[in-house]
Amino acid sequence: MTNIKKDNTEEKILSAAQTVFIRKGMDGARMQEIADEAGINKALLHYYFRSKQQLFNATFESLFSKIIPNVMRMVQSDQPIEVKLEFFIENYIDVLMKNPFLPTFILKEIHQDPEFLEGLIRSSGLEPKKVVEMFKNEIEKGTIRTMDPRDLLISILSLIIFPIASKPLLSLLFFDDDPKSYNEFIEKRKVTVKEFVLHSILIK
Amino acid sequence: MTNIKKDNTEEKILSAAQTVFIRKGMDGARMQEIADEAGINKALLHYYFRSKQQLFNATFESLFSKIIPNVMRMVQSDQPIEVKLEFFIENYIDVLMKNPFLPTFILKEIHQDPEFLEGLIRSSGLEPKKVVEMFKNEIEKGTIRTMDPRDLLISILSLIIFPIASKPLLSLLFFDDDPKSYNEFIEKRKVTVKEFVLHSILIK
DNA sequence: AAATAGTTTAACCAAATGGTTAATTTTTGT
DNA sequence: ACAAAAATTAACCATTTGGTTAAACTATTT
Repeated sequence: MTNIKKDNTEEKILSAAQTVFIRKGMDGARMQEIADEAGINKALLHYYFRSKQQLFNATFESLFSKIIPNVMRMVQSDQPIEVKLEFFIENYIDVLMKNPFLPTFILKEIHQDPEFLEGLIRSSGLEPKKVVEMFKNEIEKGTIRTMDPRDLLISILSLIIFPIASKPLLSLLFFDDDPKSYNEFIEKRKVTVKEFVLHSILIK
Repeated sequence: MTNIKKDNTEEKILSAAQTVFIRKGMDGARMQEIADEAGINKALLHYYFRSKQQLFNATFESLFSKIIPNVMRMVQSDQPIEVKLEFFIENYIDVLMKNPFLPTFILKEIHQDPEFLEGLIRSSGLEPKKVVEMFKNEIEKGTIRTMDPRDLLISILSLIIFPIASKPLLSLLFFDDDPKSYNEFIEKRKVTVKEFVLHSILIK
């Protein structure tokens, strides 16, 4: 084995960096705090990643890939739209609930540096055009009503992502700041969102 | 007139602080940058607002009140649900499009300090329970199908807010990074979202 | 017009922060 | 076992940053 120690430390750093960057954002995070979180000396951060910016980029890439659920295969299958939709929604809500701070973190940093995105998207295996294409086919088949397929996809993403991204606000406004109550709500949403969308688009 | 100068400077500071805080966030913003933006000496910031934290709080409160559209009167009117919905959606999209960076900014800072929210919400005139109540009434009247009214409200907010909060991402993914194309899309959304929601909830 | 109070500024300061260096320890190849 | 390479650390450093101070300037009061 070439370098068991190296990999280990690098992973520890990345994991610690994720924790701290998500909690504090790029500007709020401190290199010392990341080092403490990883249980190593601060100089090691620079030894492995040169600068804060590069550590952040590596962290961001790793985090970004996390919120891209592995659903492309399903999208391109020949299951009926109801099944695809259910799979997509449940899968995505699960991913986000395991990382509820991710959407806001990513949205924020994206606002600060939009250019950085392009490469990430290309290399992530994310193919929104394929999803749009799928909806277009359904419209042509006549299973769902006529509408801009981009609109439909964006609406579905909105219904999934926003309630999780705004957890602290919603929790306070509608769930008496009770985590259990909020989590139940999101869990139920897997069904609710599916029904909400299907009611809206299916031709009955 | 007691102090024409004082009011003027204070407003200049707050306006500059809004610009910089929205652009950079609490941690990324620099007092010197705010002073420059306002065209004054940095010490004046502390003269008027004591600390960065207090300046931020004042700024945040002012910004938060901006994204609370003035729709409570409409909600409590006896217009049919279609009209209320249309008014709410158009009004809210307009507010957000004038301040597209606000949702993300607020979401981010809220994650960092959820407790700060409670007082703000109370003093803002925002009454989500009243809106929830309205939907409950419609369900009882039988105009819309049975569902958790909180779910419905949160879904509507999602459909309005998320596509604007994630502007850079969507712009890149679906609109070739062309602002005009994206803006047209959002403008059309006023109708799209209304139809999407009505299709989903109305009993036909 | 002189005294007083309020506003604004330039010059400073201490603490924090990202980053570096040189020395030490650990691992690897022979 | 030993030398070379890699990994890790403690001690520093230069810069940045929020915040202060004392002096200057402006408006107000009497």
